[in-house]
Amino acid sequence: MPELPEVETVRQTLAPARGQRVTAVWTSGKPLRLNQPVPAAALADAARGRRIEDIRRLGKYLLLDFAGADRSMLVHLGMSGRLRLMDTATPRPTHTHVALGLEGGADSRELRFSDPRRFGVVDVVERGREREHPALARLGVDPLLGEVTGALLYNASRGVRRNLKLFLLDQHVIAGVGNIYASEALWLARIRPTLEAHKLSRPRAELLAQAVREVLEHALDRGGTSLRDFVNADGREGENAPYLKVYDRDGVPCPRPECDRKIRRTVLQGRSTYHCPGCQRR
DNA sequence: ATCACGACCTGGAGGC
DNA sequence: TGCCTCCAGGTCGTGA
Repeated sequence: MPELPEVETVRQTLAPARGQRVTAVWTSGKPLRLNQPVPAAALADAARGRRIEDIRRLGKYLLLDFAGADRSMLVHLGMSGRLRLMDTATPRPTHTHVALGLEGGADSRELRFSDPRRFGVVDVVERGREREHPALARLGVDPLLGEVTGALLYNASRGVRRNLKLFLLDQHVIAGVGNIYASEALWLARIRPTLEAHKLSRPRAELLAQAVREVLEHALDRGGTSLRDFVNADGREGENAPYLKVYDRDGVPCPRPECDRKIRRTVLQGRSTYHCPGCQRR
């Protein structure tokens, strides 16, 4: 469900938790992605009694630092994961797997991680050595930090025979692009999703880099895209869905006024892909 | 090394 | 009502 703009939106809306002391750590005991159990003891060790000092993001991963702790909490939302700040009195959502009780007097709150499909990850990493964690070791560049450039895309795609859609989804190249924004960026750059990556010209690499940054920045400005599940830490949906140009728009006329074709849904590597056969011919 | 594929899970939507 | 199929913002292990 969440791609970079959604994860960053969650990070930003978690800001009120900063400075709050963790009073309790609860876990469901259910395993998450790859059947990995949440390391309950290590997490409690790192968090309990300490203030949340910072909430950081690396690609689609979030890191919670605790003041004075040498280990941080690592969270990936997978497809259906949510991180929410909720009143303790509100019943926990079904499929809640982690809850951090936060100090707060009468109106105490919990930071809750729920994930029906359990494709998410909750782990503990050594602070300052996050990049040694296998999930983070090979993450690529961050589009929201301006690190996605034409030169980078051009160089990274040399010798790559996969198509561009799959190339954009490779977290080892760009960390954060997912299935929605890959289609959106290719439409904006007028490039066919099936173009083999190594055939991307230098000028078109520049166009694509701009498109990736623009699509993600705009989505972030609108608090992310909510198609069915996504909500931020306050439980609010993102407002970007109406601005999507092609994703989930099979059969709808291409938004370019000069184009008279309809958006098409195809399946690439088992995943829905949307493009305009008119303006994305090359 | 690179790549395609299936697997991991639950739940919602739509067809009959 | 139910039962079936398909679909979903992601990633990883396998084997060619």
